[in-house]
Amino acid sequence: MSQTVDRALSILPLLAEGPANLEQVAKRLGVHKTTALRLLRTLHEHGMVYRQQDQRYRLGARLFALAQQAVENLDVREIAHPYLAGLNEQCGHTVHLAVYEENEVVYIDKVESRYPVRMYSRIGKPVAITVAAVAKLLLADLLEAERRAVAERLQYPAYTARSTPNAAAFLKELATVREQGWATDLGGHEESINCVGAPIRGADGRVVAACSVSAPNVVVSAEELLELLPLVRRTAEAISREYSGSAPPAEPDPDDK
Amino acid sequence: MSQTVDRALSILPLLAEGPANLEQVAKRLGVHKTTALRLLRTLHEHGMVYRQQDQRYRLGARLFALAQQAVENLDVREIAHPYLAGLNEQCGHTVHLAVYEENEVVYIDKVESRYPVRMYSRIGKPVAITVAAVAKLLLADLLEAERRAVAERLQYPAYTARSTPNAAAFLKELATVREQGWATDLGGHEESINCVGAPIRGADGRVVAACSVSAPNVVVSAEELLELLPLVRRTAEAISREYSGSAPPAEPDPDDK
DNA sequence: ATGACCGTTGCACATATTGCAACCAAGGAT
DNA sequence: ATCCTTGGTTGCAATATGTGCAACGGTCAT
Repeated sequence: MSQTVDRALSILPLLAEGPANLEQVAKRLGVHKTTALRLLRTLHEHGMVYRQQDQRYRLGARLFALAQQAVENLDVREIAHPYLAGLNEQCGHTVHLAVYEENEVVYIDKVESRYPVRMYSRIGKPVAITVAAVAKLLLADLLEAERRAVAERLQYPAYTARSTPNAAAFLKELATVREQGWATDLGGHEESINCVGAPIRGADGRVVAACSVSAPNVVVSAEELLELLPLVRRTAEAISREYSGSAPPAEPDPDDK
Repeated sequence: MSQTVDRALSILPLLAEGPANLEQVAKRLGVHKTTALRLLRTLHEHGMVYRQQDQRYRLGARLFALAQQAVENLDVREIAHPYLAGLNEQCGHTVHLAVYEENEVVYIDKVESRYPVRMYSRIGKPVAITVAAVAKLLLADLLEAERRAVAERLQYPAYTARSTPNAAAFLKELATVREQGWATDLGGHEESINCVGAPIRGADGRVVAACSVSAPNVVVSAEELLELLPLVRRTAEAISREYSGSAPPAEPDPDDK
């Protein structure tokens, strides 16, 4: 690995905590001021960091551009979107799409009652990986070894009384999810919110994404929500078929630009 | 500047266009495969790129995290938000907040009829810098020399018949904006959308951000929208006062978490 | 099976990076 | 006003670091 690049990239999360001046950066990197200066200059040239009036550095606007383009180029998302919109149309509840990537689960799309939010507002924030239905689906498909490793490594915050308490319970839940091909989150993250989700598979059968429907208790009970399961699964399967190329892109969706 | 880091960072926008394999990256960078490999590995270690099953690289999830944190750390945004929400409350239209940063204008907050969208969906996309009200406000405050330089450098796309046609017209418009202390965009970007905006200033009087109210023709005419101007300006001034520390944080806002 | 195509590894060379020391500029304290 | 501290910037020599080459190895298609 490249030491120089490694150091330069280490600056970014450091600045993410808040603005810092040259000396602070140098100290935290464990390098000479000169070195930090050159790295920061290079980052600056690429718009990754910005220098404010007080000479301190903070993250730059280019990051937005990249993040934006990155999310737009996720082809699962593009394929899935009309289906998710349809699902939302039929059940009226919030629909999520998420992917797994190296120890993180991120939402990459969301359709709410009225507004499709392309850049999900919680993107990047830690998803409740130990309880979310989509997280269970994505992790359940990992190889045995990796799944265990990830499960051991995780923290298990007790969001509610029904949150997954520890690695053992989580692995057991994942086994169930893997077995049945769908997952739920019944009040595991927020006491009053329930979700049901299903996996989206690529041509090789591996899970590439997961979608879910969420609704608060006060609107529909957990039992009623579970009645949506067939619909959710059918939607996920339809997306899977198109994604893996084994199906025509469905009937054109009028409100898809 | 650091050559290695420079090359590594050049990979990111390249991948933003879509997934690419090692050879393509190497070719477009103009370096040997080996070199590209090491750079990509380093980027990968930092989560900036992700390697999909087909071995091609694409942008990684860490970028989302960084972009998210970057926007959260903008203190203008934090201070302004409750005011913007209040403004939206009173007029019912979409409210935007934007900042200028090295030739780019980016939205950093948005409040819509019902949903506050923290991570604006268009963040990163080229803002219509030559016509948007907020852009005019931000550019109008640049130093004479820089303003001219930027104006000359820009492209002037004719979004509509009322778009700013060229640098001369733009500079003239900026002078007016600077003079009057507020700005409009009357159908300059989208034929049917009008905006009015006002500047937010720091303790030194320099413009640090700009906010605007947008509404379609069909809901309110341009004339009616202009009647909101005093409200918009008052809001911007209130934000300015708090931001520059010369005012107490206003009355506590109940729906601000 | 054979060949083409890509990604990967080890290595020798030299280039790009590093830390030092000295130089500035700004701001506070004396 | 002057000194002193703090923090950023520049030039330079030493060498650690990154580079390209060439050879290897896996995968897929013919």
